[in-house]
Amino acid sequence: MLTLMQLYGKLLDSYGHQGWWPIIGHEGNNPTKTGSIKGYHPKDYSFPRNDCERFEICIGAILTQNTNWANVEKSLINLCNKDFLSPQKIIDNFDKVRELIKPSGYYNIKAKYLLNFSRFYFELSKRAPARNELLAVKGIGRETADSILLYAYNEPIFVVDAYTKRLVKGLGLLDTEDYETIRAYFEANLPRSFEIFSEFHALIVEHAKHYYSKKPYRLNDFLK
DNA sequence: TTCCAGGCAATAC
DNA sequence: GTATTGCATGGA
Repeated sequence: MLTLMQLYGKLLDSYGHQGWWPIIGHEGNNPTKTGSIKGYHPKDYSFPRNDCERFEICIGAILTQNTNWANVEKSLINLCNKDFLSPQKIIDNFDKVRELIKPSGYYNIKAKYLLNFSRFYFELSKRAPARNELLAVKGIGRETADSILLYAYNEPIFVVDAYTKRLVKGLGLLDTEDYETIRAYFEANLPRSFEIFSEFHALIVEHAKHYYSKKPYRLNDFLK
């Protein structure tokens, strides 16, 4: 039976370091990414480097809900060009923000989500949020909360997404779709390391884009 | 043209 | 707790 560390090693050998979470404006370069997608920073775990980047990660985590990252990037660039990547600017310019985030879809509800989160973030005043505090914000569900804790605050929380659920089922690791059960499984069987958790989740997404996207899913027994 | 994308909340049972 | 539905743009 494959251990999770062995699975992690195989994914890392196959796809290399992913450099998540992408930061727009950062001149990153990842050979596994193509086109206009930028902002990845392989082997550099020093992010976020400031409060602006931390907030950008949080906003991106909300905008990418059920949405391709290339579309999210367009919205983030729109916001960045207007210097709107701060909680105060989003609070003060709701209608403009709503227009600027159209490329990433669901723009009416996501604009409200960004407003809700911005108010919450402003009230935090630099303090790190607790998981249950994040979950109390309308628009922040479990995956978004955990993405924020992991990538914006470097806390060792394992992020579970739709791809992770397909992978654990496909490899026969677990027979459940339950978010907390899957998260507990990864967290209990891996070193409690922010670097490993962030890299592992990114690798699962990269792998699943190749094998667990369009049905029927492709065989990936080389991981077993 | 159809399908898919790094979910979430509301609702119904 | 599980199942269903609306939310929307843009690329393959």
